Amino acid sequence: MAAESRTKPGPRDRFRAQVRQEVKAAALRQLAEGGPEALSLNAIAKQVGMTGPALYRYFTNRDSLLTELVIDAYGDLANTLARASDNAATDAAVRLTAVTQAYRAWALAEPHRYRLLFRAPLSGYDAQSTSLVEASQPAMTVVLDVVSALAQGDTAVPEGAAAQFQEWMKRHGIEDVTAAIASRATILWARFHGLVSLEIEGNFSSMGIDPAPLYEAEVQDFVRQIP
Amino acid sequence: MAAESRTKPGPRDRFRAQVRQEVKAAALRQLAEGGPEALSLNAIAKQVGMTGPALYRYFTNRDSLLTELVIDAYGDLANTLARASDNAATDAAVRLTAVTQAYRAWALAEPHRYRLLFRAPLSGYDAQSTSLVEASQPAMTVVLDVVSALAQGDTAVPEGAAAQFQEWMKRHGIEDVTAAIASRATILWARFHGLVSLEIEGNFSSMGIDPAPLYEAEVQDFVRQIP
DNA sequence: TGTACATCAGTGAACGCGCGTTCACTGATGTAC
DNA sequence: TGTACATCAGTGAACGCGCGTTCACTGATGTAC
Repeated sequence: MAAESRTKPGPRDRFRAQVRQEVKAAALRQLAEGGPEALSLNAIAKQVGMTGPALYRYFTNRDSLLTELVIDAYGDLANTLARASDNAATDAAVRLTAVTQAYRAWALAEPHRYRLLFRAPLSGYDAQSTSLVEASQPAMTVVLDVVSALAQGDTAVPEGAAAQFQEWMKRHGIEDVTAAIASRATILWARFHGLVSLEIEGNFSSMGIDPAPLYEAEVQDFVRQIP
Repeated sequence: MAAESRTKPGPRDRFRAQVRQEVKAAALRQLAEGGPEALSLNAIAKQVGMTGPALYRYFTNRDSLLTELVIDAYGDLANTLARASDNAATDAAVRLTAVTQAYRAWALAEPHRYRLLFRAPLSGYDAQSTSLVEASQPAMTVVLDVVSALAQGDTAVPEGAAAQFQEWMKRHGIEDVTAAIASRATILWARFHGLVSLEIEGNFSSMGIDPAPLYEAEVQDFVRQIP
């Protein structure tokens, strides 16, 4: 319980960091095959070659491990989206397409992590704690940017929403974006979240339908709406 | 293990049916405060005033109780949507608004049941079994009908999707609806599912945003798209 | 209307299991002189 | 370069808990004659 560790990282710290990574990797592997309720400390420990109690050297408890996984996932998603945006041509519509495709691809590749982000995962787990809301910010920023680049004129903001979006942006230090854009971006996000979550839960495959064309149609539809 | 019960229902059957209802009600109450992983047979039994093993007189096991809850929820949702549609004025746009509002209201009133429908709830639980897919049909039919009433001309179907929707409709004996309409209805569904699931997981409230105007905007947007 | 019998709801004990977490301890590792 | 000491990773046993499910049994309820 040292107050802080202001000394430079020694070999022991490096080791710690590495084991922490391994534990998290094992946890993700476990999440991948069985919901978040299947995340068992004892099972994780076994996978890493330790006994259960040893994990408490690395994480204060189960919840904090989970929280860290969530934060990592947000970061990973944000990076993926940012990279997709950067690699795309400068044309705003192309960029938007790239970002939405990256979003879907990320979710399909790691549905368990996607669920971790957009579900209140366990009873008693506070998915809306401040640190988690903060962690979700970067990903949202990428979406805001790309929608912002797309918009030339200003669309109408749904009545009553403008002030709230303004407030929200101020609270997160987001400038150079209008409420109209924030609102559009949110709708975009909701639309893709809808498609993605139906897809990863198997609703489309149980209908025998490949949702890819629907994603495409939604992007085009969205672009067409922006003046 | 009698092969069937072709005798008319006696007083005992009535009693059975009633207890089954009580058990399910208790199960729902429990679901409402803690995810599906919190659904404990022993706890349910206690709430109904019995001991755990007694439940096996009424349900073959935990999974079958859960399945029944899912099927009930699909039925309830379908009824709610149908009633909303019937009670609305004949104008197609008004009807659509009524149905989408009913959809949202149902989900907000009983988020635990909504989750039951649109999540693969537990590891090892087959959410896409045939009986469940069948149970989801009536609700989808209401949406198809209202979208169908809205459409005068035919919109373009996303490439590649037409044949699959056709197939899907044939398999479920849905006629008098074009692939274009099925596709539009599916997109509508996905959009509202996106908004609803973000809302019930608290994502909007953590942003400090009332999503009601977004729902409205989405309905109007959708109506505007249909020729 | 009364008796004999079959049905079946519900109990309590038990099974085997896994969970998160604590605690006292061992033994290896890095650090300071 | 060598020794003494502090740090800390990891173990194994234990705690208390709850889970779904089975089993043999009791006692009440409905049914048939």
